[in-house]
Amino acid sequence: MTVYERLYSAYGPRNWWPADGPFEVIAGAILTQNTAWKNVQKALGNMQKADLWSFPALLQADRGSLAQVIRPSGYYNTKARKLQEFASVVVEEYDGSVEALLALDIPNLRRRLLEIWGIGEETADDIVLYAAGKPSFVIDTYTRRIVDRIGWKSGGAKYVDYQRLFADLLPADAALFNEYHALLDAHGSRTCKKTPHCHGCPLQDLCLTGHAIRPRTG
DNA sequence: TACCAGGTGACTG
DNA sequence: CAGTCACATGGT
Repeated sequence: MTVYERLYSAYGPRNWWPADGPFEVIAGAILTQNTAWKNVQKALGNMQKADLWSFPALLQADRGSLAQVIRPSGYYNTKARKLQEFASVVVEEYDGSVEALLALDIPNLRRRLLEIWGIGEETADDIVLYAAGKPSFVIDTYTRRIVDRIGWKSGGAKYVDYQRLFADLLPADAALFNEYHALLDAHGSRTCKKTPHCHGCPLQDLCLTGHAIRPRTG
């Protein structure tokens, strides 16, 4: 919570993932995989214009046409398949009601999402948190980098190892998880970049990176 | 001109 | 299980 408060003072509130309902959150979560959000916005805009703005519409669309529509988001052939794989679960298994899918409890929802081709751990947690509004902490590249530089992690380096750090220490509150992830993203993209900009960093005294205060000289 | 961006699945030893 | 690679556009 100390880190959260520091980041909140520096960057918050973030108003993260403004999207008009579950469909847009889910489509955005798939399209943003390893891709700048700006490119995703173009692709989402194209989908709306092309009337590909529902799960049934995605499922019925020609895959090649869908790929061209989402071209600005990159990996467009792969992502066209991912969108259609997701759509087929919603339409065929949940009778077109994504709300029915999102109504599952967190463990079951996460498990079901991970069974869908193209949905990995981060995208699953994006959907649980930002589409379903349920507290599952999202771990992305920025979060890993910040955690590594602060020197928090003691165990392995797998997704669950990072996620546990937050899940074990924070109350399971969706609004908190939402804002915290958004703040980590702001910090990772603006300050704690691959090459860090440590001047004015709100976490400098907690950081093990050589750019800040070295914890020990060895 | 390289490098990077809100990852995932397939394949290898 | 850990490492490596393909997937691709747009911005700096």
